[in-house]
Amino acid sequence: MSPTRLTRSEKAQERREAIVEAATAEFVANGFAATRIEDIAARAGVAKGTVYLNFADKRDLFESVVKTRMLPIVATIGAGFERAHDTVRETVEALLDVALPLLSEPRTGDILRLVVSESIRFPDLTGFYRREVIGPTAARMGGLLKRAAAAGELTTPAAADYPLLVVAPLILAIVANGRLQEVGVTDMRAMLRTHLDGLFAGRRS
Amino acid sequence: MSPTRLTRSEKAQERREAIVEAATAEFVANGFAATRIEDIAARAGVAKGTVYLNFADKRDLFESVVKTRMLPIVATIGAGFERAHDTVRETVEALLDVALPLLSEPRTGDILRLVVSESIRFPDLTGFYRREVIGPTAARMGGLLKRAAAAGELTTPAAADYPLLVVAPLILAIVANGRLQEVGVTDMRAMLRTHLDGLFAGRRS
Amino acid sequence: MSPTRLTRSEKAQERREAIVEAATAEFVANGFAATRIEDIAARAGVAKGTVYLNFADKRDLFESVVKTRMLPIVATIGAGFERAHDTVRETVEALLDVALPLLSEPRTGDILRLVVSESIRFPDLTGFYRREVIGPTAARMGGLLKRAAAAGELTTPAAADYPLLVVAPLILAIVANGRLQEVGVTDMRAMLRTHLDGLFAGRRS
Amino acid sequence: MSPTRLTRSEKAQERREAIVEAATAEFVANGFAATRIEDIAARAGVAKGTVYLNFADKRDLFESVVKTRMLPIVATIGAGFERAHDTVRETVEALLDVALPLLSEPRTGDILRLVVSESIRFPDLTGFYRREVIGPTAARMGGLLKRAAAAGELTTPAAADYPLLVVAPLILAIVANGRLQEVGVTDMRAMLRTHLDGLFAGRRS
DNA sequence: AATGAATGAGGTTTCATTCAT
DNA sequence: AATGAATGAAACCTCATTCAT
Repeated sequence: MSPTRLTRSEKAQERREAIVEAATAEFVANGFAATRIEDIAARAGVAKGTVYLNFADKRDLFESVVKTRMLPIVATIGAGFERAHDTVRETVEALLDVALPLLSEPRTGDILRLVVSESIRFPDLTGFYRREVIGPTAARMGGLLKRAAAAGELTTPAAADYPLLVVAPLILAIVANGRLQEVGVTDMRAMLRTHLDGLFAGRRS
Repeated sequence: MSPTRLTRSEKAQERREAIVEAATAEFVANGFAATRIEDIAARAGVAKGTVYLNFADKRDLFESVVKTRMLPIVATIGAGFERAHDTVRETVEALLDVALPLLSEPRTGDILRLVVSESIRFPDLTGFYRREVIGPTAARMGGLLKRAAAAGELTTPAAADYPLLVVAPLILAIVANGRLQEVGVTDMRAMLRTHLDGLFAGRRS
Repeated sequence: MSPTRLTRSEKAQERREAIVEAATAEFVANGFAATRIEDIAARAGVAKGTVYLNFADKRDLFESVVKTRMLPIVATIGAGFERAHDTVRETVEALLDVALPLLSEPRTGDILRLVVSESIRFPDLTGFYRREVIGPTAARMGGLLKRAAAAGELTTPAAADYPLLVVAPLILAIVANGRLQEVGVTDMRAMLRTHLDGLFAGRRS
Repeated sequence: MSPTRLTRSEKAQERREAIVEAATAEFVANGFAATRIEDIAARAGVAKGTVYLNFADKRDLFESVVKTRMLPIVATIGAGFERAHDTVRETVEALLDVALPLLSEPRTGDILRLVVSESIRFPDLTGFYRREVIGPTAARMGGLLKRAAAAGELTTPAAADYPLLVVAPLILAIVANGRLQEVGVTDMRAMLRTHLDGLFAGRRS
């Protein structure tokens, strides 16, 4: 069997992915309400009805898009916390190293903005987002900061109580994604380094 | 003319405001696409046609809502920068003092989230928002930080290049509006104070 | 006010009736599923959306059609039972006299056939039909027959236990409506008279 | 060839019958329009496409269902008329004896109701039904009644002109099938006997 | 100026039918 | 012959907008 030959189920899988891909683009460009199933189908190169073979309805497709796109983000962030380092600063720097490539991927910001945009209409999705992304990340970052405070790494030990202070620039950077030059930020990595320099007492090597 | 007697144009003005008020509530609750003119009219206590006597169409009404709600925010922030203080820290603290009441107003976060949510569909609005809110604020904050760096107020002088680092927690706090307790923040003012303590070298009196 | 001038609500009422009228014709001609709202609207001389100003959805319109058309039938039959007569035979003859004009009205059979046809899809309707039409009529007819049996009017006294035997030809005649000539019946009244002659002992005057 | 081994065409025939069987159940339960080919296929244990190997389209399948189910009914009724008896009453009683088992079969009423229900949509079917079932039966019954009138068997000789009067309770009983208890009929055979007692002069032995 | 009935374009969803495997 | 994924026509219903009253 030649490598270009696909089994029926492989082709079905490819089609499903093509639909999710097309739906991502359309939802990001127009939002949920203004996106037409017909346009998604056309972009995916399938007929309108085919969309409904793979997804129960428009909402289901939207939620699939968001969850599919979220998975690698969640996985990347989670993995970043796993690796052990001597100092908290090093851990956070390493986290940045894995997170920054996500930032250069325009899709990432697109999908996060989409979640924010449509959170009114999709409370379930917001719940998923809080439970799976915000919650665990805040908890882990809080743990890290407590460790940093205990080790005397923080310039302002009280900051250990507010993980939000640490991640706020990163979150804004992700969501603003590629539009930060408009507020004068050209080098995101430099900005975040500066941020860490303020937070942590020790200079990085 | 008794004070309860309203001239025709005063009554018209009141009606217009009632419509904007009702529209704000509906748009915030449902988003642009899912809000029905009929519901806005019902909430405002007028007939559907009356909405069209005051606004060209649904978009126009939406933009009016956003701009109307934005004005006091812009004005408040602008005013905060006007007053002179000895140190930059004092200026920023004063800014916080005027800004924080805005945060306790739930409407503020609602309207900002609405702008973010619908920015895809309303590029004009996003432009307005950038031009009128983001841009001037970033510029002014940048100026302040440069002054602080020159005066040796900053723990990390390089932070002067990134006004975003200073305002990021505030922006997130506004947008998350009343849901920060979910990430463990119960006292926003305390969090922001801690943030400033990290930024500025001198302790506040 | 000239007699051709109609108030707004009168015109609305007329429109509603026009829609019911058009819907009756379309549902009778095509059945529920094959009738298109657009065709009903066109026949009534209104726009599609106008139908939905008067009826929640297609089912609601259908049920309104059936109930509207049923009312005069139910009323006529009910009234026929009210009047007192010396003999049961006279009562039944009088009933026929009021019921037969309903038979010559083709709409009557149409609507009854429609109820039968769509009873699968509209259990509620079938319930209404049984409760409001079949049940009361069977009960009243049963009472009449008991009286007839006691007075010795029946050729076969046991027939008093089966009101269905009395009304069966009438029901079939109504439902077959205008197609009975196909089974050789040209004079329905004569057929029903013959039926009664068999049931009742006394000859009619 | 063992008896459990089926030739290819026998298997095909079995499949076709399974489809008709499944289609009968679905059409009876939901009516023509609301029945989905997919559900018929699933119930028959075949794929959707297989239905189209056996029937041109949905209408064709429906007509096949009706005609297939009609055949035994027509045959049974026809056979009932063939046997010779001394009196017409005996003939009719014998007819009842063969017809009543059909009544206890719920399918019979189901399929007749289906024909009535969908007669609007299937004029051809109605024609078939009239030509093959109603017409011959009315004619034969008419002949019988003429004979009975000539032999002085009828209490009301004029009834010979209206075979409908004789069969009406039977037809209603079939169509109402199993729901007659709702109008107080618990013993259909007793009801029909009473009916015949009224029609025929001589008592049955 | 205010009303709200009427309009009809537009979008989602269903499902009979086809056809490549 | 059998399958079931794919198609796309068709129909319901919504709601922004208009306009006669």
